[in-house]
Amino acid sequence: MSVKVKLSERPEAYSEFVKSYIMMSDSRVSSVIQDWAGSYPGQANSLNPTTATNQLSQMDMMPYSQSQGLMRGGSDDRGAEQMMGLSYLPYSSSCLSNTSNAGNHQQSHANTQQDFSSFLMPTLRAPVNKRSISKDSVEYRMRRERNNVAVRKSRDKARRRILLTQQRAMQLQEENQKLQVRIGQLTQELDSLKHILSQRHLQGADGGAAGESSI
Amino acid sequence: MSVKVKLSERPEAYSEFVKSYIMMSDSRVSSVIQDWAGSYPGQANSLNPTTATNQLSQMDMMPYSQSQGLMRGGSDDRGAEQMMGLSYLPYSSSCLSNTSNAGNHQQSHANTQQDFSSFLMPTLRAPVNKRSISKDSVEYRMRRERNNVAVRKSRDKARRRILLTQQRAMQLQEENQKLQVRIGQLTQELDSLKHILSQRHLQGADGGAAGESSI
DNA sequence: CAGTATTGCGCAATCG
DNA sequence: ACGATTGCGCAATACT
Repeated sequence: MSVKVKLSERPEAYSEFVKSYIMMSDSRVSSVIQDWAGSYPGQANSLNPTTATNQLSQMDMMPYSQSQGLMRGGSDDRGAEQMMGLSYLPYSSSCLSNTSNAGNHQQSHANTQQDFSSFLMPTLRAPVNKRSISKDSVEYRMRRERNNVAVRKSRDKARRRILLTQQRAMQLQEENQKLQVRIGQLTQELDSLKHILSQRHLQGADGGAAGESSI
Repeated sequence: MSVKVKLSERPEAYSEFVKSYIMMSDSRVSSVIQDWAGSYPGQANSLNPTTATNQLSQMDMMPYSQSQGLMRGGSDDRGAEQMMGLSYLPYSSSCLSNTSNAGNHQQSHANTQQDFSSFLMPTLRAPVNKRSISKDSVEYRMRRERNNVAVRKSRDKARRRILLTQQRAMQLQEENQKLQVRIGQLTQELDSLKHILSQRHLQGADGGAAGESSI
């Protein structure tokens, strides 16, 4: 469960900003309707407690997806745009956004950036106490490595999940066809019997009805 | 369908090699199944030596390095491992892998790298004609930007695809239940008719009575 | 507050 | 050469 929703207004835009010092006023507000099972409104969606729908929720699927749905300029808009042919304009190109640690020793940039952010968003959190988030610090590398591991794990999980969903879909489709066939057989058989009965009726009695109900 | 399989033996290892001047003999052949019909072959990946060694060499060495990809089993292995509780060991931690352009201007490295590769792998392709893959070159930035756009587009597409699959699965499951119900009804109806018919038979055969059993 | 899990993003290697 | 994919690490953020 746990409908994840990013509350921040512009998720990555922030970092981009800090990095490039460029403020792009993209008011892209995406809305991914991946919800299928309902609406993942703000967040505390207590509505349809999935109970009814959980027949499927079982799988796993949902926890993911939607999260981003909020206003992440990302996917949706672009999706729509693509549909229309516009799509995927470079974000703001220009600067490199990775911030990453190319070599290892160019904290100059990193620090600058750091300072900048601290200057820009003091309210959100005091980046100060974060003693030198300097790259190359052991602490930093530790965290990064742990996160990398987590990321790989998470992605692997996601891949498996997707795979399972696909397999399930195929399986269901297969089963579906079988059921359809079965229904065809039953219907045919039923028609035969009805026909026979009606014959008997005509022969034996006269106004008998093979009465049955449903469908 | 289309099980995508990377043919090259050492996907990123190559670049790694060139960058770090370290030859690691991982004969790993990654393969990614991109669609539900796929299977993760996993494959011959060498043991996991080196791990301990270069694990730390990372920090200080040259900017570009990274050699994480070493014995990275691949999704599968990790999956299995996770199942068993091992899972997701840091690749080899080692150096930062991004190689990315942290700042913007470090062609020195890039060039070195370039020369080296040209020296090492002349057979594969003459990296020569690739006039200075220098970062910050307009050409480079152009390509990067185009790729970034392509990546976003591709990922968006993937997201939608996944979403559709999920929806389809749910839809199928729903339909499935309906079909099951229908089959139940038909079966029941059929049984009734059969029963009635059998009665008629008996009646018609021995004693001919009009009576019939309800339903 | 710390640690893990997710997710968007850009990079680089490949694929087609 | 060019777009499409995919694994990977980074950073922001969600969740515990």
